[in-house]
Amino acid sequence: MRRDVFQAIADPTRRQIINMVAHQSMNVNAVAGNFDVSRTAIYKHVKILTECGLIVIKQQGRERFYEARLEKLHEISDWVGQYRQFWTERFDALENYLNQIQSKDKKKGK
Amino acid sequence: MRRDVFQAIADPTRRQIINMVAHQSMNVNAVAGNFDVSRTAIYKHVKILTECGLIVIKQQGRERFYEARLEKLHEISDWVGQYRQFWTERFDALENYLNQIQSKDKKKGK
DNA sequence: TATATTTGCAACCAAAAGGTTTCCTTTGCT
DNA sequence: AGCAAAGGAAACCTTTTGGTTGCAAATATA
Repeated sequence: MRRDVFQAIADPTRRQIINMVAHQSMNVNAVAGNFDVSRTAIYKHVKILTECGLIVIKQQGRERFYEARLEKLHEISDWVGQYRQFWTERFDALENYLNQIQSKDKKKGK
Repeated sequence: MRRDVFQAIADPTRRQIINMVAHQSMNVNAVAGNFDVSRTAIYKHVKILTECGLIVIKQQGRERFYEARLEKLHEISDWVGQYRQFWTERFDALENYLNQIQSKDKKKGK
């Protein structure tokens, strides 16, 4: 059973769960209330998120609150980061071009 | 058929393909040569990558070269970015704590 | 022209993913 | 004690995923 952060955030429902829990701790029912799927389905999504460390569970009486622990997202950030040049390069090129145009204009005294 | 960048990078083989193609354009056989799976399997992975715009195909004779177009990764970057505070906060807190200790020491003349 | 190379793609298969219903345990409340 | 609320998890089902083999089309080369 592959269980890494990349796979965890691949599902849109799980990304929504992360977003909800990041803003405030919630229990299963509260989370499930915002979706059309069953509590069990949400429970399984949360299980995946806890298994890869993006969420931790704090028990309080019969309730269990989900807390976001998003440090693990740095793995994603690092991976994407190594390719950042590939999509900033072209903007840099555009910027250089514009700067060039501008300095030419200055020379011409425009 | 869901076909978004999040899902595309969820598979480790596809991440490897991205990495290979990012460094230099390659054809299917060249890519497949680096994996234990069949050419067809790689072909399907590449298809997914092209369908979400991370790779484009340049035909040259009977060969087709895969070129990385990693701009789409900014979607991932943006999504992760909104949660960056959640894993930098604690380091900031630690830093503040250390600064506090240090200034106390200064007052004591240590 | 005949043959080898490169590739797309259909057909098929097993396993994983995402969902459901159902049942049980634990905890809170009256 | 007795009932309601919260939630873990088994059993099951359907679709998607990731893989295979096999074949056809297009291009290069002897």
